[in-house]
Amino acid sequence: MAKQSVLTPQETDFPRWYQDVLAKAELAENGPVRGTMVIRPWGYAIWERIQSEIDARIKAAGAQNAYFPLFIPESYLTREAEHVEGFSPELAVVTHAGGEQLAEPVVVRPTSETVIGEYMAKWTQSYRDLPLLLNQWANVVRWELRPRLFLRTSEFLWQEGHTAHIDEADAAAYARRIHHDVYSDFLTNVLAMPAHLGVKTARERFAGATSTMTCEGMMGDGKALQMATSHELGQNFAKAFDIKYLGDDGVEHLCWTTSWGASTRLVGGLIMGHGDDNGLLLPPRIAPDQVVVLTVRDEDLVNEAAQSIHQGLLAAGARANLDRRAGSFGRRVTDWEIKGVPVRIEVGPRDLAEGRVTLARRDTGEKVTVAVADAVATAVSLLDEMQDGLLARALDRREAKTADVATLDEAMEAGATGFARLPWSAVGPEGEAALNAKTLSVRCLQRADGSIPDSGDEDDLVAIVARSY
RNA sequence: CGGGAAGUGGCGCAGUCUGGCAGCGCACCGCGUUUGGGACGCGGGGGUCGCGGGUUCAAAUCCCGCCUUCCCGACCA
Repeated sequence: MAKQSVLTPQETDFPRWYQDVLAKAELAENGPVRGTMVIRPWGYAIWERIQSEIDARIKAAGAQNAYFPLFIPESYLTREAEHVEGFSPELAVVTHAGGEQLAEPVVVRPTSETVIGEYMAKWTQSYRDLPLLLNQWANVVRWELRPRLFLRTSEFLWQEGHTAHIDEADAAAYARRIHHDVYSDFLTNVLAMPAHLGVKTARERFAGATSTMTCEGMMGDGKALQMATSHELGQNFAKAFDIKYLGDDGVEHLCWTTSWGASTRLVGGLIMGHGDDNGLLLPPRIAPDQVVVLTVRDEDLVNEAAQSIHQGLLAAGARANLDRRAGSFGRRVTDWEIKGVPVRIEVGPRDLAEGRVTLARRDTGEKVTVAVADAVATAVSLLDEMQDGLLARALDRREAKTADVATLDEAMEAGATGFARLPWSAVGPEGEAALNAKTLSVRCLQRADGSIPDSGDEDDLVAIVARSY
């Protein structure tokens, strides 16, 4: 039986490939209401891994988790609108409840700056209460016009961090800390998706932010995906919600706030960042199952060996799964390949007669045959190797598909298939509008060495230009 | 919200032009043979043909309206 492909090849139709992977890897499907998403167990397991990795980093950065309500009084958003320009939310509004029309409509949160701001105002009385570092894991709703599973759904899951600080410098420093120590570190060391870091242009900035930092990931088709953002909000929200404190000078001051978030969109980014024609490809550190042990035949010796290897993997701290399902071997192999499990151990009577088993890695497809006694150690070392290899591969591809150019015209050409990097001075706000007209955008501004500038006003910045999701 | 395509068992599709018994492949269930890269045989179950009107003896098929999905845009607190 020959190996056969079960997905639309990426080259043929990338969006179709993405849809195929979602379906065949059993990640997610559409909900009954337009734009909503049902996340299936395998997709949710990936999200749970993302959550736990990000959550640990957020806590290490000193923020605490809390939870605020789903419903927000409509008045909060109008109050915000008075202070924040560019306010144009796609809101879901509840006008009836309990069989009656509500006196004041209630908004389903599109993000929680407003409610959290209201409570921050209560909790920050003294400079001793600052900084106030909060995070919540929640769902939010934005009535998007063009939903796509994981990438942009009407309801999505995310974490949103909200902090209040004593001064602008402290707020700026904390937003940067989150951006580097939480998002960039997670993307690089767990997802193996090194992103272009930088600040958004005024045009692309979050409404209400004085500065927005972004992690722009590169997808398999050369388009960009904003994978996480951190905002400095200045005193805009502090003004709207009266977030003040009494300083050691005995005078009342407005706080400086930040917010930062990453969402289930990351799952979409993971799919399109590493996936290939065989399906999803999960870096070992994010894979819900890192190793799957497959029995080739349902025979006692085979089952015993497979079980023992499975136990050995668990004892070694690997996330391992044992697949003893009936059905053809080829079908089961393909299933796990599509789901992206990094390492597969095939336990069959033929190898076993020689005291051996076969290991296959998902990234290169290579197979090695090793002594049964070495199976666990080999698998564990393969996981490390793959994690490093995927990061290196992603970095190579990012650089290969990022073209250094000098002019706007060249950027438009290079941006059609990948990223273009050029002096921001060669673009400017007018150039940016011209790019937008060609379905391209300035994804971020960064320093020549790729680091994040203190602001978009620094001299000698470079612009990363691309198409985006 | 504009432009394009499409909605027919779980999935992919044919049938629609030219109205006349709702079909095919995969998946699913049972039995048997299989199992080292999506196995095979035999026997089964499952569909108000997206929704609502209309025309007709008769509608998946023709007419009107609406909804949804996918792609390309616009939008993207």
